[in-house]
Amino acid sequence: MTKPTPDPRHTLTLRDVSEASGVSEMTVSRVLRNRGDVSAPTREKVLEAARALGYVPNKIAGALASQRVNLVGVVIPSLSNMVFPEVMTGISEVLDGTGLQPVVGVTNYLPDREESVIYEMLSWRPSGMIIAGLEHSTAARAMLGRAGIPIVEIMDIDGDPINHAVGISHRRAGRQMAEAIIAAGYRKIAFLGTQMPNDFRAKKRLEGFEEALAKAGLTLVDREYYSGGSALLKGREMTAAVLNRTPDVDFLYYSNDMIGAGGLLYCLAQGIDVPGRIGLAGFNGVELLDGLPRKLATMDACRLEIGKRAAEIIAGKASQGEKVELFPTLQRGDTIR
Amino acid sequence: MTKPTPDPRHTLTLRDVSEASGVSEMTVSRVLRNRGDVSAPTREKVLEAARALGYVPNKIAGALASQRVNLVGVVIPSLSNMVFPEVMTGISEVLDGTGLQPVVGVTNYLPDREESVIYEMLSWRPSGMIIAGLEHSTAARAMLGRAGIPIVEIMDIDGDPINHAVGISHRRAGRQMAEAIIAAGYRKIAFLGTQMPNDFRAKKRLEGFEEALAKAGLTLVDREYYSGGSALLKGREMTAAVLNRTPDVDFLYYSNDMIGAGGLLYCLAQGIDVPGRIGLAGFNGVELLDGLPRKLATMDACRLEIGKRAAEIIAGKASQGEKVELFPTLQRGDTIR
DNA sequence: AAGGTGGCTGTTAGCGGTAACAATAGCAGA
DNA sequence: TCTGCTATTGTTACCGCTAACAGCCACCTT
Repeated sequence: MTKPTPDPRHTLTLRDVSEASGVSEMTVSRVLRNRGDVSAPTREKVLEAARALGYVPNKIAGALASQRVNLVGVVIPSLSNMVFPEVMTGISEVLDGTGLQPVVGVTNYLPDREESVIYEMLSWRPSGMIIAGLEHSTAARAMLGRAGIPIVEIMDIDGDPINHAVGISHRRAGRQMAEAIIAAGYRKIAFLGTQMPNDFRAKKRLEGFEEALAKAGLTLVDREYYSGGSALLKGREMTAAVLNRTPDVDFLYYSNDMIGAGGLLYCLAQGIDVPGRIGLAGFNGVELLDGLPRKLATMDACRLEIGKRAAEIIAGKASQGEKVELFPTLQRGDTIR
Repeated sequence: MTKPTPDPRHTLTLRDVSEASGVSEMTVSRVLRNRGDVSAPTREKVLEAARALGYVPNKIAGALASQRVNLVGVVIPSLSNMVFPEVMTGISEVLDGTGLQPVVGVTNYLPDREESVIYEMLSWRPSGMIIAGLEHSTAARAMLGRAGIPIVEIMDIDGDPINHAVGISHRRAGRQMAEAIIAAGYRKIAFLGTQMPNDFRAKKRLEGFEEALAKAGLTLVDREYYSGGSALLKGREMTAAVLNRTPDVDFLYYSNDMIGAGGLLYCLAQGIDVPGRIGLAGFNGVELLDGLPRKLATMDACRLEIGKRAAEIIAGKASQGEKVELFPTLQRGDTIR
């Protein structure tokens, strides 16, 4: 029994496996891809040789030859806010069976970076792209439109998709929340959220929110923005600032659950009567909230479902229309009276 | 002025740009990669043609021809626990200037999945790989060892790296925490953590922790495990369970900050004197803790730094030795007396 | 016995780029 | 004017794999 002595300088190719097993490269290729007919004994020989050598196929060459790439580009703004990981889960779940593989790119909410991430991804000729949001640079839209692959824009449907869109209407979500708040009798409502030059979805929620307020003859009594840092801490700080500046405020609407949770903890620590004296609401429905002393009112963003639907479109499992709208449910929690 | 009429069926190649600009494919290639000498007017012509057509280079072909791939595989167990996003930040920061691009793969703590993610990644012939942990299947280790590219195993250094390792000693971290707890006078210490068939780092921390307890003649008075679900909520539940089962416990050591935070909120809600009656500590130093009513004792895992160092090794910016050990600092917070 | 037929394996010709080298032109110096 | 050199551009030969098709052989069929 000779020890397999792989030349350490030379990376293995089909030819090595072919020589080791005494068949043609083509046959090796067929065995390794499970395609076409190969007799059982040949298959065995090849597989053993490949295993013994430790051969790892070169997908670059394979992709070039077959004009097929089993990659799906996923472009998202951030990994650290607990919302996209869940989308990824949905995507992976669906893609898992299909031989397709997600490849993640992060843009940090920077349009330039988004453009270059998209460019980079497209240059690998993926089978499809999933991209957060409907707002992209002209160049990015053009590239995507010309790529000749399915493009699914996710999270948001308030706008014109390049190809397909799967998401919720953030404008409507904002409106709905405002209506619920007003119906509960709150009147002095403040907004606390991200400084959002490029968080278009947060912006749309706020637009919808203010729209509904206006319809009821109300306007925001205060607003406070932040950027960067620990969202939970920022939530505390902003809440303190607002309560200090506008003592008679009776509702705090947060642009996301994390700062909302910070605000909730702050109010509880201050002994403020929630939701009697002040009501609170966030957005996203992150599972973090389940562990809070009191459950923050929120609206889930259908993240898992969005991921799944998007992946299904890419995988061709669904002949969806252009827009797939999902409907978030309002979870009143314990912070709206 | 004729409108550029890109055949919508046909994806563009260098040849299209070459024909549109009247130079050879090679020259176009040179312009687009900024390599070799090309006269200014030619460069202009080519760039304009490429832009007008909306040409996106095919990296697959480029990579095959040049035997160079600007990708770095990053294999991590999870995206949703707030620890890896920060590692990714460190990696991106360093890689950004180098032309290298990270590609993330997620294993969900499943060894089989890790193996297949590694296989898949290697088949794209990346320039390097960064992988969480030192424990991998034999096959995975073999593949990585033979790949002929720099392999950096991160987070942990208690073991034998394939190539390079950048991380902290979790055993030592556990020991240190135990020593601090004992020194503070706590004696009835319980552990609460993940059901960790494959979270080797949590396991090592616990080992180190118990080792130090043993040296002081102590053993854990209770332990509680969980898996899945909202970590914050699980922290509450587990804490309740332990306090109920072992009323005289005086310290709760959590395997991560998230469940620790849940425990802290629970204790505070119960009006328990922290850190007088009961002390608490977690692990990781996630920024989430900054927003809590009281600061949980923890140990930062040097995540950003680990990401940076690993990327530097891959980028060849550092001729680091085999192991790079970083030293976490104990943050006592407000939950150790 | 000639002519299928199906199962298996091999051959050929690229896929779309790039490395390496060849070719050409323009120009200075001898 | 001729040589030598530099700056620029083109040509050729792959990179490692797969689609498409060709070939071969055993086994039927009629």
